[in-house]
Amino acid sequence: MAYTYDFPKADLTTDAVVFGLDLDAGRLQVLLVERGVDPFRGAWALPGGFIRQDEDLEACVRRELHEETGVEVAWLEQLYTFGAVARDPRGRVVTVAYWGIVRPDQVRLRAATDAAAAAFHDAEALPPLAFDHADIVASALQRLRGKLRWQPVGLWLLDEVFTLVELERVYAILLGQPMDRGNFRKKIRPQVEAGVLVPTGQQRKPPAGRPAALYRFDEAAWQRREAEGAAFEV
Amino acid sequence: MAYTYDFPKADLTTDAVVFGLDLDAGRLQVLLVERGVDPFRGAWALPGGFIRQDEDLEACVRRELHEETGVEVAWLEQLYTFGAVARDPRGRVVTVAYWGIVRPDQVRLRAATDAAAAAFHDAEALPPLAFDHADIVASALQRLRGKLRWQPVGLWLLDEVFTLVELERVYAILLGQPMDRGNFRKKIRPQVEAGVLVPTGQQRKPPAGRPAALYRFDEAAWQRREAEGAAFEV
DNA sequence: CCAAAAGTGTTAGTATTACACCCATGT
DNA sequence: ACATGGGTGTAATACTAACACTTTTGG
Repeated sequence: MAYTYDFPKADLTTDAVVFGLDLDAGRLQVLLVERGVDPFRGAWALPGGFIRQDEDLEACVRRELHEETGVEVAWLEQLYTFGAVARDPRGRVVTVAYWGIVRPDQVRLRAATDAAAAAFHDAEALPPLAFDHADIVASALQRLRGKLRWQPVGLWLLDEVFTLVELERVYAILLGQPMDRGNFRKKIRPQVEAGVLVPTGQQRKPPAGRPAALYRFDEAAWQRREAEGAAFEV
Repeated sequence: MAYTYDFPKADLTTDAVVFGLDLDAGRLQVLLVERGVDPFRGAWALPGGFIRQDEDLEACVRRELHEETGVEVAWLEQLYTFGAVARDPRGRVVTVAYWGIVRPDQVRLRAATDAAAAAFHDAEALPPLAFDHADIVASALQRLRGKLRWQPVGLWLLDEVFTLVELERVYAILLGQPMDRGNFRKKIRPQVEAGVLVPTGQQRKPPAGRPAALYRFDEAAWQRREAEGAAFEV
């Protein structure tokens, strides 16, 4: 073992900030677990845990997330690495934080391993969090807002087919402010022309009023456009 | 030690991508060290090394940077954490990458510890790099370009006092394209009005032509504006 | 025919771009 | 006087925001 070093090491964990977007209630939430072990037993925290030697960072966060909450999320992005010396009372623990977003009504929560419970909490009214997890959530919120205007975040939250008004509602909730219908469509139009948003020809009937045209998201077309430097602006 | 875990751990390093902006040559460079130890002995790599138990991530990267190159950089930002399982032949090593930018003519290179040499290399023509450091550099370049338009990156590269034409030249090099003088000043004007760029009343005489007004950067004023959500657009 | 919800158009204000012009200095 | 580099102004164009209007459905 010519390359081995021998001095006290820092430990490495991953944590996940999983936002939940409740389309009906129009609220943004955060997935938390109630800790079943010390330290911070009984407090709410982000799902996460120690990395194994043979797994990638993202694999680790997905495993921990699934173990502690039962949730699997389609899209996860690395957020930031938090490594303040005193952030964990167990000793020197550095954590790589990831964030993602899901529809709470499309996942089944199931607490397990060292989590006593798992639940979505309103992002505007979070309970006190363990470790420096409040900082991590704040950082994730900032990233979410920034990402929204360039990446098709809203589309990852909708069903296979959706209407433009539904898409608009998603953005209104995520940005925390109502949008102008006409202007929203103007921004979206280039995406339709580029084939990123594809009209299916089908319609969906609302409780009252004119039926809405259904669209689907052509992810491959988006990948191509993104490679060319195009953005998904709203 | 109730909270101690005992399984094979991942090791943690930090690496620094320090860009050098040569104002005279108009080139962007990257600070590299020639490795003096295995693995990759003799290859060029980013300065960096293992974290100690009692130091923050940023403290670590600054220490390693100073030890291996003699360079101290005013501003460093976390870039991304690279953790692919096989990225290091020594075993499981995860690295937290930082990036920063300096003027090569304002630092004194001095290779030491496990680096055989330290030098700036042209960003467009880097030698083959150790580990996954080529990926890290590519990622840093992307971040630099993205950051430019919102943060006063250009100002961190100038002397205490500077002219607006000098500032414009910095941006032209960083963005890789010439700028329109008039339009650049129009973008800058709000920063002058907000007190972020302060005219000193002094002038600097060029080799020929009209003397240029000197400005200084009021970092505190910028912090205030930034907190209010303002950007430093160019 | 009316209410509700989807979808379109029009206009005023603002920001961006390209380019021409003026100013201060050394030779 | 003129070359050199610093500094300002303007007109055309593109983008944005606000709001009014039209279309399609169910009762």
